[in-house]
Amino acid sequence: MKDPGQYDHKRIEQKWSKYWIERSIYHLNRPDPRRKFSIVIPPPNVTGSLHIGHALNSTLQDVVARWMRMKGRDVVWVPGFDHAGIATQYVVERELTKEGKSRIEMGREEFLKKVWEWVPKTREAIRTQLEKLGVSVDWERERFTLDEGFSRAVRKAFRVLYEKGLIYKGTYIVNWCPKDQTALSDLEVEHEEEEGKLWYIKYPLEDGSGHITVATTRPETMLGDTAVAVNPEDERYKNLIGKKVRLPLVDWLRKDLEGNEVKPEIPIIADPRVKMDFGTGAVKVTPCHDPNDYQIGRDHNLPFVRVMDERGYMNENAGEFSGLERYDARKGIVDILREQGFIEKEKDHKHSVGRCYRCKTVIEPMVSTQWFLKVSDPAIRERSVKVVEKGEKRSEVKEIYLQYAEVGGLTISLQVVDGVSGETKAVFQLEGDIEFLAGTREGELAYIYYPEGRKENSQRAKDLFYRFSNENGQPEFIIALKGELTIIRMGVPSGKEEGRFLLAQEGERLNLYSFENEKWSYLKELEAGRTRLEPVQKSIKVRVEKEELNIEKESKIVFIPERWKKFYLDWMKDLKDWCISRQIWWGHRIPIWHCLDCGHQNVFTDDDFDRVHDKLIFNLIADGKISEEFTPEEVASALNSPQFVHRNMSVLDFYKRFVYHRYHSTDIDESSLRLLFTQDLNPMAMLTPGVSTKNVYSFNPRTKKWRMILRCRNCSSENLKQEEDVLDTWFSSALWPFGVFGWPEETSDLKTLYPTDLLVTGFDIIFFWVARMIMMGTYLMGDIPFDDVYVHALVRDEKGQKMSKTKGNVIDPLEIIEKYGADALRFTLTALTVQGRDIKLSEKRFEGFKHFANKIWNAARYVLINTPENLAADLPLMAPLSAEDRWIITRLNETARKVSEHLENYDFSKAAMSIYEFFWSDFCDWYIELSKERVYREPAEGEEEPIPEKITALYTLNYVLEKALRILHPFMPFITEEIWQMLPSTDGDSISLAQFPEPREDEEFAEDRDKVEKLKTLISSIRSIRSDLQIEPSKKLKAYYRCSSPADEELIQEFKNHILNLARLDEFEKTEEKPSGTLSTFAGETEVFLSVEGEVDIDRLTKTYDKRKEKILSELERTRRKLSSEEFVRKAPPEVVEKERKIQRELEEELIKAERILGMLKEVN
RNA sequence: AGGCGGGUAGCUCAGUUGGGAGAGCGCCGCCCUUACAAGGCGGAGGUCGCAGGUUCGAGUCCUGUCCCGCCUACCA
Repeated sequence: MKDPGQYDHKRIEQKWSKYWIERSIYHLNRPDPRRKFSIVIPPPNVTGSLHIGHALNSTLQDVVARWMRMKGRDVVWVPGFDHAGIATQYVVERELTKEGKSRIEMGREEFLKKVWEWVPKTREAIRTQLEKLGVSVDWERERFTLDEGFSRAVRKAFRVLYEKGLIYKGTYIVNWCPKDQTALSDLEVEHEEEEGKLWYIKYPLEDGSGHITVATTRPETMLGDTAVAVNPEDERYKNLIGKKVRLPLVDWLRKDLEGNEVKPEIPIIADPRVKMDFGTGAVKVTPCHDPNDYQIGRDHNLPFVRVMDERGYMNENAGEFSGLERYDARKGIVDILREQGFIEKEKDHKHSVGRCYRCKTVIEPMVSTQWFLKVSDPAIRERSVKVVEKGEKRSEVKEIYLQYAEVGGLTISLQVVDGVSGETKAVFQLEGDIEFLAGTREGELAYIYYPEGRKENSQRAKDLFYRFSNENGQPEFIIALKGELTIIRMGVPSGKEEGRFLLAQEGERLNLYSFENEKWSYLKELEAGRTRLEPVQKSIKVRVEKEELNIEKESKIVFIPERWKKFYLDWMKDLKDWCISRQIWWGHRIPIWHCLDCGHQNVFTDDDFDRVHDKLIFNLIADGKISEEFTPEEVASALNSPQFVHRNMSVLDFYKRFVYHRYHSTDIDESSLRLLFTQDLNPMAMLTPGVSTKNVYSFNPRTKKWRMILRCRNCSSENLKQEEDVLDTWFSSALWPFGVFGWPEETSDLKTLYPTDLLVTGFDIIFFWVARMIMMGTYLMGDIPFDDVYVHALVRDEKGQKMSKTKGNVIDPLEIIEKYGADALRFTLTALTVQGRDIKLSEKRFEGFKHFANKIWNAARYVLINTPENLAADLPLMAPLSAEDRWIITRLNETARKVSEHLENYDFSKAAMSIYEFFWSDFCDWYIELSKERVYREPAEGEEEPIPEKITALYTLNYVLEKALRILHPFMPFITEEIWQMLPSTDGDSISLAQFPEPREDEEFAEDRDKVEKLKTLISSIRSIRSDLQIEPSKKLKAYYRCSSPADEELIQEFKNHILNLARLDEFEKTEEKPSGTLSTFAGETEVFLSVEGEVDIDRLTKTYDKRKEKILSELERTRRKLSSEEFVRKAPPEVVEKERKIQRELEEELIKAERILGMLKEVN
């Protein structure tokens, strides 16, 4: 009897979000490999705040995560953030510009310090957003792609790939952003059609015999031309091949990349790649500033002349134009060319222009020296194709754990096969005098097992169970031995006798076997339940044995929807090497140290050091967290700075927890470990000059600073310089699915949680991220990074346009949460997620689902207000369930099944709509209304409270509401948690840890379901005619019925009260003849006569029925045509013909009814 | 240029091996009935882009075609 008041999403969402985090509800320290379910979040960039696409992505993952958790899986969902190299640097730089500061003036070290100050702020903001959204991530596993562990992982990955020859440094043409002054990968360039100009320029032949005209869109690059190319087949130019032209304007000597002088006289060469039908068929060749020209230049050994610098300004090779910005140069060059008559013509030309995905600056193709990852190498590509195309089978040695528990006469043995294989097997051997064994799930009786011939214990088992469960909460197993109830968790059963039974979990099934005639024989399948052995271990002696097994594993990545598979494979087919170096500061610096003496490229990682603290200091230097020359104080400060990792974790904490926590490499000596774990790492002590520092550090007495000694592997020189470039952000993101678990350390997380089970992401980053995770995962880990990839659509605005800040059409998730609540936001996004289509979203869409939340709230209010606090104790039922109780329980059961099925297929929309429909239409619109007759019943004279029927109704209301909440919980975690916690029948830390309802055979009441559906039709047809007659609901009418079927008669008698209430009648009597002053309607075979006094709008009603009659006639026409076709009857399957006949019969009846009503109306008129 | 997705009610979209065209929102009518007007009850509304074909039967399969969106490639 409590009224929770009005629905206030802000209050409850804040409350539970805090509660879940404070109680670490979603943190699992040691997930069980048998039932683990791991997901890694696509890490949002630390550049700003989350947009609606993130909300969609996170919501879908959370729906699956919560659902899986409720299904008994050990869900670990790892959250984290991406350092987003260029993007972050861009944003921070922009901020600095506002303050009038410049990155270049600041210098690398100072600038990075700024970024490190900035990152925690945005990281915190995004974290808050995720919390508000209610995602059930494990915050204690939070990671950052630039944290301590990732830096190590990146260096390790780089080293492995480098040493295998898969990473190389080379001078090639790359996409260059003059604004950000860095190279970009092909994927980071966005192409768009733009209006431009095509200039036709005359290049005079050297011998003065005329000219050749070339067409170009970028005349400024002519300064770097080193040839003119024509197609060898081109008759127009055949005779010119081999001759030379003189480059207009250029009357100076240029220098190529090697410093050789290049004259303005350049050759006319033949190359089949030149298209004869474009422009003039002759093309100027600028090997340094065009990808195609680059190839031609290479193949023909042309000189490479660079005419622009990193900023997009013309360099010294541009002679009089040097120092000009590229577009100014273009204008200047065209003007002069025109003046001097070199321009033959100009015309408008549409062509696609590449722009930097970040700052939208036009990309300049430029020759430069970069690092590349040879993704096209078979070692990487072939497996990445195979694991998606057809999967691969591998044989692996896995560890197996056998556990035995012994208690008196009871033996339980559990065989656990390592979760990686996906195979688990649990065996329970029951010996002794067992009357029954009951298994429970979340405080509910899930199954009871009786040895044969003792089924009479059923009721006793239930009674005992309820008694027990009220006293003590949620037992896992109950075993009754010789009349004594024993709960495994609580104590030790007594008694010993013969007879053995076995409960075997086989896949999803729980099968019962008995031991007869010296062998096990199958008895029956039990309803499968989640079985935990942990509680058993606490009180019972457990023996664990480890074995090794050869297991065959199938690794296959499945894309959902399937079409993304082709999308991925097509891209993989012609893969170009990946430019992984970036000329920016924010990111993972390439772990290469160039020897300034011999030029050797040394790759170093902390593997090169044996001792933990040396590794640590090396990492700090390589990460740029301390300078190459440092003091112990600086080391101490870096070690204790939380900003480098996350909220409440310093670098040191990080090392303790992740890096050398459990599975440290064997070459770490004992004293280092002790130093690390028994006392805080003390840089002062560590760096005291002495034996331990010899050959590792050098001390400069003048500066009082230390330096770590690195030696060139080739010439032992100490004169090394670390590579300035950093790695493409996606290089580190590619390591995400194993980096987050501590790779390259062999942590227990890595062993149990990799590969992950699911990745949820948008299609826009399949190439950027998904493909690269697959490449790195299969190569470095030897196994796929995830089993399923669910690819969701992009969120667009109501017009179908991409949301962007500049267009001003963005929907801010925080605003939506504020206005409509996170539950409404989540449910909306889930309900709109259908496979293969973008989501068009307008704010209006959230409103409807907020109404749904409100509906849930009010339904719960109705239940709570009417439920006595002690309801649970009144069980078992005092009165039997009514037909409508069994109907709603059946519908609930059907809904549980549907939602599960849809979620299994990642059919988010259908899953959401199934529970929506059940809750609103079945539960609220019908069941609650039907329940009021019992719930509001006052005790009759002589009757005592509580009224048994009323209690049964309330029991059912509570039962159904509670289960419905559990089905709803993955979609709407906050409101369901709030209500669930208020229900008297629930108990537990969180609804999210309760069991997701499984369909149960003993809750299928087909007969009652059909009966109530019939009742609904009857009531609706009365309501319909009332509405047709515009009779207001408050007016109660008299009505009569005439029916030929005894079943209908029975139905009406059984539900008479409901009919009176819901159809708003004050009398409903049987009749043989049509009473005067009535109009009739039909519900199935039953005719209902409604007494209508006063004026009735006959015309209006006549029109309605005329229309209905016409509709019936047209449908009848269709069936008649079909059925009269001889071919149809002969060729169509008999059941289809039969169905069509049935339809026709029904329509004919409908027609008769309609005509009768129309006749009646005429009479009245 | 190639590929993918889509064109079904006013809007946003479902439509499962081919077998009586659906939902939500919006709209119309009646109602503040003690969970909820953020609600209840009832109702109207569609040649399933177009044209062929296969079939007894096509929103669903095939061919062609027209729009819209996206991706990849080329663009001197």
